Amino acid sequence: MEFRQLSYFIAVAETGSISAASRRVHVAQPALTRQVRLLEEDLGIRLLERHARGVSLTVAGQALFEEAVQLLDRRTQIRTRLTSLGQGLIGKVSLGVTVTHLWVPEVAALLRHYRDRYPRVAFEVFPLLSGPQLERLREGSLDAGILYLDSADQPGLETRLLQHDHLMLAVPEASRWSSSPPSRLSELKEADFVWGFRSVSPVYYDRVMAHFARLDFEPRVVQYGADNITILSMVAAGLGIAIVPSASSAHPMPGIRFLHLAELTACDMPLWMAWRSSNDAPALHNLVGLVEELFGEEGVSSPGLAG
Amino acid sequence: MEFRQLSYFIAVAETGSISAASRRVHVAQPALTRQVRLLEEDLGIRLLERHARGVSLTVAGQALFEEAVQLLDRRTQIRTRLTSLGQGLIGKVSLGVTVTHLWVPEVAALLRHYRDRYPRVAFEVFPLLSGPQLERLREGSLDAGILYLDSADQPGLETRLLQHDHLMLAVPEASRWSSSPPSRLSELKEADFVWGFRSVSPVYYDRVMAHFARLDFEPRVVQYGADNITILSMVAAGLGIAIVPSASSAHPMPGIRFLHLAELTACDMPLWMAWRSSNDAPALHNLVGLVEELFGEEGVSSPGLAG
DNA sequence: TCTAGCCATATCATAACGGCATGTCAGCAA
DNA sequence: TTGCTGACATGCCGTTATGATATGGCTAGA
Repeated sequence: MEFRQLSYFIAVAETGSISAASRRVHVAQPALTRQVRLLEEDLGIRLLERHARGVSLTVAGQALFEEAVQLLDRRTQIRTRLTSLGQGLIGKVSLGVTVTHLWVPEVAALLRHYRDRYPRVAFEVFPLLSGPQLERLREGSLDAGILYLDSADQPGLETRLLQHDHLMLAVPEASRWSSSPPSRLSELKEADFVWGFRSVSPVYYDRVMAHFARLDFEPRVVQYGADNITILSMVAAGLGIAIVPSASSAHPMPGIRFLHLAELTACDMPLWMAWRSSNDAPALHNLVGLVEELFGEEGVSSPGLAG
Repeated sequence: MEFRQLSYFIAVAETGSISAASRRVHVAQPALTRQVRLLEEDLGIRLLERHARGVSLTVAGQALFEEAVQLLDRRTQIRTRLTSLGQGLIGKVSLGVTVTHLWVPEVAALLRHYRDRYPRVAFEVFPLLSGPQLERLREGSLDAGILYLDSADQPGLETRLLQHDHLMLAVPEASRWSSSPPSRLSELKEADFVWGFRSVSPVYYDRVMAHFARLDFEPRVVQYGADNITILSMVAAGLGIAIVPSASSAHPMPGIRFLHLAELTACDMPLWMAWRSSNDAPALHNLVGLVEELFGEEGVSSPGLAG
C-alpha cells in the first residue's frame, strides 16, 4: 500500500474507469491496471469489479476509497505544514531585546516588519539585558538576541552587527548642565553621577569603564540604579547626571536632556544580533534576512569592530 | 514523502541514530542517510541535526515524527481492516431462507456454524419465499438465498444443491387419516385439502402442480392459506389435510402428523443455495465454503437434477 | 456483423533503491 | 599530539520497481 497506488486508485474510483483515470493522472492505462492489481494483491482483496465498460468498486473498494482519501488529505496537510515550517511561514521565534533598544526606531521597525511579513509565526519578544540574553541563547531558550557583546566572536553563536551606538550624557532639563552644556568630560569632575551596577549588565558596564579608563576619567557616583530606566528616572528627578547609551535618546523623556560629547561619542558601542549557530530554524533565518534587509550588509561579523 | 521514508525516519527519531535505526529496520546505514535526506529535500526543511554522536530532531522533525507515527498507524489499521475483509472475517452477508427451512437441522447448523466461525461478520438472515429471494438476489439487496428453483441454470447466478426435499402429507392428528394412513393418493379423492396461493410461491406451486398433473390427481381444495405456517396451522385446527415439503416435518408440530406416500416422495424438490456470480465478497465465499463442508460436494450444479 | 471502447498482458527502457566500499569528522585515550 | 573508534556522508554498481508502447480479448451498441 503506497501513496502512489492509493492516489491512482482514487482516480479510478472517482472516474469509474481505468482509462479515464489514466488520462487524469497522466499515466498510461496499463500502469494503472497494474498498480491497482498490486494494491489488490497487497491487501488480499478485490477492490474493483471489471466490466466491459469501466469498473465499479467492490465493498472493500468503497471502504478503501474513503480511507485513502483521508490518508492522502492528511499527507498533503502534513506536507503543507512542514513546507510552511521550512519557509519560516509558521513556527516560533523568541527574540531578546534590551529595553533601551525597544525604543530605537530601527529595532522597532524590525519587529513590526517581521510581524507584518510573517504574521503566522509566533514571534515572542523578551526585554532582557545582554547577559541574560547570552545565557538563554546558549541554553537554547532564546532563538535570537539584540544585545551588546564584548566580542563578535562568540563560540557556538553567529553574530551580526546592527548598528554602532555610542555614549551620551543625560542631564536634568532644570540643571545647569542643561543650560550650559559641557564640551569636555573634564568639566564634569565635580558633577553628581547616577550609575549602574556592574552585575546587572557586565558587558555594557565593562565597556564603558574601559573607555573611561582610557580617558583617565573617574565619575563621582552619588547614586546607583538597577537599570537604564531607573537611572534615567533619577536623572529626570534631578538626582544627578548619567552616562547612557545613545539609544536612550531615541525617544525624548520629559525632564531629561541628552547631550553629545566628543569623548563619549568616541566610545563605540556596537549593537549585535546573535543566535545559536546550530539553530537553522527557517523562521529565525527569515529574521536574520530581514535584519540584513533593514540594517544593510554592514553587519558582517568583523572582530575588528568589536575590539 | 513515502511510507518507507516515514518509517525509516521514525526509526531514526526513536533511536536517535541513523546507524542504530539501520540495524533496526534491517537496511544499511547509507540507505537511511539518503532516504532521510530525500525526505528533507522533498519537504524543504531540515528534520535532523547531525552530531558527532548520533542525531537529534529539529522542531520540524519533532512535528513530522508525531504525524508520521499517526499516518503509519492509520495505514496498518486500514491494511488490517481490508485484509480481514479479504478473508471474510469482517463485513456483511445477507442470506434469505424460506421459513420452512429455518427449522431444518442441516440449515440451522449452517447458520450456527457460520456465526460461530465468523463472529465479526454482520450475518443477516431473512425469512423469504423463493420468489422474493430471486428478485432480491438479482437486485443485489441479498447476498445469498436458500430456496427452490425451477432450474439450476439461473442467468447471473451461481447455484449449489443443498439437499433433495420431497413432498409429504400433513394430516390432523385427530383425523381418520391419522389413525388409518392412506397408502395411495387416489384414496384422497374425497379429502378436504388446504392449499397455497400460486402467487405467493410460484416456483414451489408450479413444481407441485406439475407433479400432480403427471399423476393425474387433482386435490379438492376447501381452504387457501398464505404460507406454509398458516396452512399447517389450519391442518392442526382440523380444517383439512395438506401437501407440504418434507422440510416441514423437521420439527414436530402439535396436532399434526406427517405421512409419507410413495407418490409424494417421488416428487423431487431440490433445495438450492444461490448467489450473484459477480459477487466475490469473501464473507459470501466463506458461506459457500461452509455449505460445501456441511452438505458435501454433491451440490455441484447439475441441470439434470433440476429438470 | 462490425466497430469502438476498455481492460489485460508482454516486453523493454528508465528510474528508484539498497548494498558495499570509502571518505570525513568529532570525541576519547594513551 | 597521535592514533583509534564510532557515526554520518558520498560514489559506484547491481537489483527491483515503474511506466510506456504494442497488442490481444471482450462487450456493448450501431
